[in-house]
Order: sequence, then C-alpha cells, then structure tokens
Amino acid sequence: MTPPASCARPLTDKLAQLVALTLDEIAVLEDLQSTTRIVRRNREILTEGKKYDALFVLIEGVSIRYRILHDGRRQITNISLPGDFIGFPSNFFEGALYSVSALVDSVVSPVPFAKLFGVFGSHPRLAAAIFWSFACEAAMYAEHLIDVGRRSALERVAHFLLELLTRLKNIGLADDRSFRMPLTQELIADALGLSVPHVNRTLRQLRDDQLVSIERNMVIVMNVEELAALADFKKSYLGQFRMPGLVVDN
Amino acid sequence: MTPPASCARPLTDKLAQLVALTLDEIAVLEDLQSTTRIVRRNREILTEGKKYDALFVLIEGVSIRYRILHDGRRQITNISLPGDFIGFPSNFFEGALYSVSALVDSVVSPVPFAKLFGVFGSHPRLAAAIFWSFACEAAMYAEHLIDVGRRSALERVAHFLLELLTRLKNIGLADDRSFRMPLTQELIADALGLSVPHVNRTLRQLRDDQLVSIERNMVIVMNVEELAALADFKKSYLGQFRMPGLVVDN
DNA sequence: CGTCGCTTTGATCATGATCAAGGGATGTGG
DNA sequence: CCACATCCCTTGATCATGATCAAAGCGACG
Repeated sequence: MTPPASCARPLTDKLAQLVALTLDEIAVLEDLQSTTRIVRRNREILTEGKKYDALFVLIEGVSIRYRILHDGRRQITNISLPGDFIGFPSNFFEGALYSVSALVDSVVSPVPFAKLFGVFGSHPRLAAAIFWSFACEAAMYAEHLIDVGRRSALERVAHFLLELLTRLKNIGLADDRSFRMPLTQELIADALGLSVPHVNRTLRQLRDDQLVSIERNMVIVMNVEELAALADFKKSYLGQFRMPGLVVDN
Repeated sequence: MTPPASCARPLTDKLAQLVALTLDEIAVLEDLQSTTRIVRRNREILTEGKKYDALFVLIEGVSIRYRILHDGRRQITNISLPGDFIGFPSNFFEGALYSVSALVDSVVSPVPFAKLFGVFGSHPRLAAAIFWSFACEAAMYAEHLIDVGRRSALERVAHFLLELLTRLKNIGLADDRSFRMPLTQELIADALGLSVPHVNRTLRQLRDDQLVSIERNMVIVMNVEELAALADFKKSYLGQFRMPGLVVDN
C-alpha cells in the first residue's frame, strides 16, 4: 500500500518547488538522506535530554514534537509531515529540548550536522532552500502561538484544520478540500491547549455550522472561504518565500 | 547615560560567548552591522506585509514582534533584546509576517540577506554561530507556546519573569536576581495571552507569596529556586548549545 | 464476544475575561 | 507652584469560556 521508502523523496520535492534544482544539487540532497530508519507507531524518534549529532528528515509518516510537564499536562508544539526536518532547533542544544514521537509507522533519515554544515559551505543555493524550511517551521511556531494565545477554541480548531489542509495539499496528501486527519481528538487537544471534550464539541459546532464535514477520519472543508475568515487564516506563512540571496557568488 | 551605539556590539559579544572568534571573524561580524539606524519609542521597525531584503540586528533597546487580529486582540510572539536578530523568520517571506515595534528608543542595524548568505558561504564557523541564534529564537517560541498552551496564569508569569531575568543576565543587563522590567502589564498580558487585570493579580500573588518583589520597574526574584520549580523552568533552552559542526572543512 | 481505543454527551466547576472605577505617578502648560 | 491630563497600576463585581468529572456509545480487532 505504501510505496517503498526509497521511492519517496519528499524533502527534495519540497525544495524543488522553491528553486529549480540542478542534478548536482539533487544528488547532494539525496546523499544527505541516504540512510533511513523505520520507527514504529508510538515509538520515540527523539528523546528529550538525549544528545544528538544529527537532524532527521521525515521521509514518510507523521510525528509530533511535545513536552510533558511534571504533572502530566502535555503540549504538542508541532506536527511533522513528510519532507519536514525533525530536531530543529531542539537537537542543537546539549540535551534535546523536546521528545518527538511517530504517530504511525514512519521512515526517518538522519542528517549529521557535519554533513549539513558541509552543504551550507559548498552549495549556497541548497543552503538557502534548507534555511527556508527552518524559517517556515519557525513561522508555524509563531502562528501556533497566536492561535493558542489569543484565539477562541472555535477559531483555533478552524485554523488548525486549515493549516493541516494546506500543508497536506503541499505534499500531495490532500485534495482541494479534504484530507485524512492523522490525529486523534486527544492529540488535537494537546496541540491546541484545549480539553478533549471541548475539542469534540468545537468540531461538532463546525459541523453544525456546515463549515466542515467529518466522517471517520475524513475531514472535508465545506466552505474554505468562510472557515478562513472565521479563523483569520492566511496561508502566506506556509508558502510564499523570497529567495533573495539565491544568486550568491562569494 | 547610554553609551554611543558604536561602542555596543551585543551580537558580537553574544556569539563570542559561544565560540572563540578570530579577529577576522569579528571584523566580518562587525562589517555586517556597519550601518545603524535609530528607531524612536513606539515606532515600527518592521511592518507586516512589507517586503524586506534584510534582517536587522537590535543593537540597543527593546522591541516586540506581534500580530493584531481583525478585532484588535494582540499577541506578542516575542521580545527582542540587544544582540538579537529581528525579522527571522518573518522577513524571509513575500510580505513580512509580523510587525515589530520599538518599546524604547532603539538602535538597529540592517543586515542584507545577500551579505548574510555570503558569510554563510565564506565563514562556516560564523555561520554556525549565527545559525545558533536562530535556533535559540525558535526554542524560545516553542517554550513560549508551552507556556501559553498548558500553563496556568501563575506558572506563565513566573516562567516569563525567569526567562527575562536569564536573558537580561546573559547580556549584562541584570544581576543575579533583579532587573528593570521593560514591559508594561498590558504588554505582559499580550505576550502571555492574559488580561491586564489578571496579570496584575497574578503579580500580586507572586509578591504575597514572597517569590518576587516589584517596586516601580524593578523586579527582584526573591527565591529563584522556588519560582523555577513553580514555573517548571529550565534555562537550558537559553544557553547550552552544541557546536558540533564547528570544525567543518569542505 | 469482549476488550480496547476513541468519540460523544451531560452536569458541574473554576480560571480567567470583562466591565467598571479609582489611584498614583509623571509631565505639561498656565 | 498648581491644575490637569495622561499613562499605568490596582481593585472589585460579575460573567463566560472552557476544564473537569463521569459515563455511555461505538467501531475495529483479536
């Protein structure tokens, strides 16, 4: 059902959408991700406090980054989809700052820091493109923060659904208005700083208002416009990137 | 009272704490910040939606990054102190994602993307160090997100005070337990996703509990240990960095 | 057919928002 | 030197969003 991992190159595809990559650059990029590892559903990919000498690229699957507070409350800071880097910025610290778990059986590829920084030195265009994906990740953090800090439960859930739809669409895992929700309501709650019952009620309200339709795992956004207006959602932070420094000759 | 801007080199100082910089590297770093601009209190340094070809370094002063929602609610995502980059990741997008305002008269220095990426190509150690400061910024976002998503008002305010204390200490603007609070309670409220009266009451409670003392603008953390325990605060995300890729020869 | 994981619903509770009004400081013009 | 205005802090009363607690429904799967 799932294609062999070696066939999927989500990171390359993602960066290629940004910049037309040369064959050489593609080769370098593929070399970065040459070794892969399978991580089973519900196993940790990264563990808080451990030392790492690499970032990871998520080749296939879905993972969450989170922190668990002393009394068990959990905040999911971030959801990773195929093509995303895992471990930025966490792994750059003495002792990873967060744990990352696979939500489904996943394939990851470690990218040693040394290799990564090597590419930064030798392939400036690639460097800029990779840099972009970090910027994009940071932008999602900021947007997530606004969500949790100042939006109502309804707006939060709406924004969350639209962000997920947009991101899944970008990597070909959603069509224009529908996708399979990879998270349980408990996970959504922990991502949005809400309780499970309230997420459930909020989803119900969105359904009652004819804004979305949810059946089993399938989410259909019935009215993207209106939902976006409700959530104050602008997808610019997920896409339009400037590549100003691309023509760098030093 | 304040030293002339040309004397302050907070970014260089910050990075020098990380890696012993060569004279050449220091020169390159200073060259990056060679032009400066003064921004008056309450003026915007960056405006949401505008295009920029540069990041900025905050040389002196304090600034906030924020988004205002359609109905006027404001979320401050981030507070910048001297030595911090302003405009990551926002300025890498077509149309800056957020506005940034100076809270006091400030000095900033534009760093054109082209120059920045040039350094990335030519000075890998510097690149890694600058990269670190982006990672640190991203880590603060994540920590802020946990704050707002899953901590109570009391924990949030406590965590906020400790983060500020630690950051100010790192740049020599605070002693071991006290500092001048650069934000009004309204700004604290907008940073933490709370209302002004509740921030006020929460600060009062921290005072009543003998954890902090606040007089005018001066904040004294009376009991760092206990406050850190209350807030679940670990300062590792503000300091300990690995420089694994520092010895890169390509 | 029973268990497990997830969703759904209801009833009650509490944290923190909102609304409303003062209370200092500090600064400015008369 | 005083009047007044502005900005921020403080406090109180009420309200509401969303948490918590509890229990039932409902597939899927072994």
